[in-house]
Amino acid sequence: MARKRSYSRVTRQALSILGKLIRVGRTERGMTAQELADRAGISRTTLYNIEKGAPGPEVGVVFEVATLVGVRLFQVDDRTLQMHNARLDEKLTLLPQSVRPARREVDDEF
Amino acid sequence: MARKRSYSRVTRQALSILGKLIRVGRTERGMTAQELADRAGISRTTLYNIEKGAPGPEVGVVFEVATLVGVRLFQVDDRTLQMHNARLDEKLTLLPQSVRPARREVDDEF
DNA sequence: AATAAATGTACAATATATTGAACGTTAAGC
DNA sequence: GCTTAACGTTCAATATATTGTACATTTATT
Repeated sequence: MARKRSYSRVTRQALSILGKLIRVGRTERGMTAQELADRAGISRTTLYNIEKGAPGPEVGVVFEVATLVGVRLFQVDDRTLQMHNARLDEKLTLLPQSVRPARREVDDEF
Repeated sequence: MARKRSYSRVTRQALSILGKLIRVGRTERGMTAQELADRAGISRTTLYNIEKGAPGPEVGVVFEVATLVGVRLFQVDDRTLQMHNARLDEKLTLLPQSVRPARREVDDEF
């Protein structure tokens, strides 16, 4: 019943940074929290949690908010995103569709 | 009652890419979906949605899964993340704590 | 080709995020 | 220094994500 999750330090750091980047972006653009929340179609409460770096909010919403204030996910523009996406599709076709656990890693024990 | 959100193309692209990066990372490490889900403390169903690029999953969970398979958020290591975080804190202290909407943007209409 | 495990996907039950309201606090601009 | 809007934060109600189960499909290996 209790879900209670734990997050690694890297994850918490990343969440914190993304939240701060959003806050900086918003402030630099002179938008109030309410304005940004409205544009993103969320409540000010949720935006508050996002800027605070909370782990709960939906990833899609967080990305959307980031985009709205000019924070670039993956540090690249739209066109480059498309390219990456296409390249990943290629890469995926080269990998096995399903993983057989017997693989004992690349770096085998000796 | 109906929440019904919309996401920009950039957001959808980013979600799709992140999902694929996770899938690639998992496959390259020879982990089954169930294994990764267990390590992340989530169900295989949720992992499935994450790899599919669905917008709904919690951002913290998505980041955690990404970290587990070696996908670096912001393309940097732990130490660099900390530095970025600290620098952002500085930057935040320089910005106004609250935004007054009358700011009419940096590029004013002359 | 046979086979067993991984994956894709749907669904009802349940845990949790989201929301709007509320209210005290802080700070921008006069 | 006043004023008042923005911000921080809590909370109950509600919408939605999560989970476990289940089953069909695909796929790696013998």
